[in-house]
Amino acid sequence: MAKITALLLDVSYEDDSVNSVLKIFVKDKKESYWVFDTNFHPYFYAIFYDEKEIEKIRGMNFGEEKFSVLEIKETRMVAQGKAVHKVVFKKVSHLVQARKDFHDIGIKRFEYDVPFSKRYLFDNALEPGNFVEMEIEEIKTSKGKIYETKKGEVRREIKSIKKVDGDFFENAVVGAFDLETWSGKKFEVGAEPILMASIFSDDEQKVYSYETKKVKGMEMLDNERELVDTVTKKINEFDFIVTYNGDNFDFPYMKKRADKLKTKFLINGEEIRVKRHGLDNAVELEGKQHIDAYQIMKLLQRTGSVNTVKLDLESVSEKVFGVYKEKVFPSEINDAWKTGDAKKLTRLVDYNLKDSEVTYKIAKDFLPLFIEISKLTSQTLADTTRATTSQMVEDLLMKEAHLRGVVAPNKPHEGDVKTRTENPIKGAFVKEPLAGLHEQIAVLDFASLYPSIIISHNISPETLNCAHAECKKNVSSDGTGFCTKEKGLFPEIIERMLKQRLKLKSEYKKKKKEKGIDDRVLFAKQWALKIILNSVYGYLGYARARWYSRECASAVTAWARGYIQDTIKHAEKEGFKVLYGDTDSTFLLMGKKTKGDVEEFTEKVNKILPETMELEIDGFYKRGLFVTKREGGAAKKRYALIDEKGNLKIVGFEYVRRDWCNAAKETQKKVIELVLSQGNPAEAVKFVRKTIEELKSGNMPKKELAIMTLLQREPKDYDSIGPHVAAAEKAIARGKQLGVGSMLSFIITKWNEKASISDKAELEEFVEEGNYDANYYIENQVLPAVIRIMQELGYSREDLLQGGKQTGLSAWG
DNA sequence: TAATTCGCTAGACCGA
DNA sequence: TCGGTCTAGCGAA
Repeated sequence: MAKITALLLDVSYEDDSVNSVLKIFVKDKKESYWVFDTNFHPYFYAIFYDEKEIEKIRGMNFGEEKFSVLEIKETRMVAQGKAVHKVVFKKVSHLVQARKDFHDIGIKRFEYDVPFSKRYLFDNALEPGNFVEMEIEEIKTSKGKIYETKKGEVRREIKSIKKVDGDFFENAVVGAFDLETWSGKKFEVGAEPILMASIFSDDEQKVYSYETKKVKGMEMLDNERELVDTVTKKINEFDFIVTYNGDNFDFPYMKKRADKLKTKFLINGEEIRVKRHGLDNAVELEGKQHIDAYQIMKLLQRTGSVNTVKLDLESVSEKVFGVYKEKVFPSEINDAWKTGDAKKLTRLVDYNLKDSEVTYKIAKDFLPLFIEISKLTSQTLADTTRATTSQMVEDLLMKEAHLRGVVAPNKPHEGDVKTRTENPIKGAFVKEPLAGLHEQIAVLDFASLYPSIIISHNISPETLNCAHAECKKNVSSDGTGFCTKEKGLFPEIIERMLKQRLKLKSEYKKKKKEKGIDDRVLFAKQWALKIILNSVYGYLGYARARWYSRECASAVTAWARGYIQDTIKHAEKEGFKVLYGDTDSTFLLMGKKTKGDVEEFTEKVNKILPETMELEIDGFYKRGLFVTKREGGAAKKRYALIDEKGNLKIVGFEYVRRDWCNAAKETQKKVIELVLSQGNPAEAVKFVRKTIEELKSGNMPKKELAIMTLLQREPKDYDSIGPHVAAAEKAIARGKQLGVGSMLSFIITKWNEKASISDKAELEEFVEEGNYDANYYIENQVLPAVIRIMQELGYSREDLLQGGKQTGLSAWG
């Protein structure tokens, strides 16, 4: 028996003639390999009526195979307050059949839909991305033995396994690849040849092509088939194969081309596995981790960690790494390769390599984050990088619940999902601001408001409405009580995570300050916690969640509304005027008060607050601007602030929205800047006039006029045909391929004065420079973006259109 | 196979 | 033709 410590990379199972056998993929200092655990079997939990019923089930035969359960065992686990039995099967397929039959008989089942491999990770609290320590026995298999390996004669079997901490990247090879293909009239995966391919790792950066001119940086191969074979060979050297949209493009493309060219695209000797993953695909590989950096970017976009209009590699390179990257369009790719023009080809080679490089960089930069999430949730890196935030929270809860002997609630039926969705939970409180220009503003906010409320009030589905008399004081304003005697699952997990995050954050800061070390792993650890902590409240109110709890989610927001409103009242009592507040923030007008007064006030509030809750000072601002809505009243969720150093913070305004053109956004920013930093509205008017003149002249470049909108559904599914839908329809009629998820960039052209805006909308790529409706851009873009700001300063629409301030018209201003 | 609610604005749509 | 209502999108927290 050998003791082995190795990096845990993947989990799967295979069926032999008798059993589903679990296997894990690990990498040690020398090699990577599968290890089998023959002692672990698929199971679910069930509540039986009595011993007789158990006996009956033991004697039953299920399905066409007439199989019986492997065993039924008592457990320490509890579901809905009742003890459950573990019903164990030999094969996953047996479990799948039996769970239906149990339902038909009327036996309550739990965790019957947890995949076998996930089950293994939860039960053993293993952490992919971390290490495992195993006792291994090498079993020589021979014909006739029940467990037979596929290829070798020796199989490593696990006798014991546990998680141990280790340093991840030490021995894993990460490499990216990227393809450039010929563009035909219509796009279809694998229909046209691959023209060029690049690979990028620490050790090797290469670009391959064939049948064109050889230029610098390119390795010339004989034909496409050799290119496919070469790329296949190269990527087989990596442990982590990184792509950008390889789930839907590069991998399926390689496979199709390999088939066509009568060669093989095999990873570790096996075909790639394309799995359905929601609306798109996920590509799994044998004994390799496929990291699709595009999925990583999508997730970062969803969690608000990055914010780019498009998620192509050019935008990512610029926004995330601050490096400009040139785009080479499909038609240019065709042209460069076909003509063999050295200059064009060199540009293409560079582009192809940069694609791989940026892809590789995304993986290198963000893998530490996903490794930490993998550890927290006990999921493989491949799954984590493709997970939604609700899945992460649920995986974490299932893992933690199992450790505590708690069985997870079942997923809701569609009917319940519908009811839940139709009854939304009352959310946050937003105070109507005071419109106008304000001086000396202090912004306060609660640190991790929702998580801290969950902890402070012990909000959890199991602590709901207990019978204790002494818990009666812990009742939310919407009438739900929570036990104060026994800590709930949610508060316990969240408190541990919150404390851990604070610790990591201060460790990270200390290391940076004292040693000048930017410890990315420490940073990733706290970041992973932040992402999950921020998602817990949303999960409680998410209709498909196992632990959905209307009462809990509703209590969280009820308390939150209470805390923010109390803070506002308290501030007013202390002599502050409260300018604005949203969910967890309070804007104070300092008037004659000092920063010290604000600090004192904050401390006072913190003394009253529960221990885990904290009101913090976000910052002090020299000036701030709030505007009046079109229909009257001050607008919430839109404001601009400037601090002592002159840093501008623009929130909610058109400037931060992608569905407004640049000309309008930049004009608005300039106006805000002039008003806030220089107090110079006259100069702002001049600037607006200048923009209007440029628009009138017809010389405004079209990139300043493009409006970005996401096509959220198929064009035929819209009830109301807005400009972006109209533009999309026209483009589709011209042969452009667009669909759900396409980012549209359109322009309102000059065409016919009477035509509707939609009639005049065209995708940017089909519009000539200078073809734009100046009147639309003045009246519907630039003016609306600046008018409400200027109105707060006493300027009218006419002042902006005619220049300067019209005397007499608003002499009161 | 999808974290939540609150809020603003534009432009189409529709009936008087 | 007008004005109210509805659809749609995106951002704040």
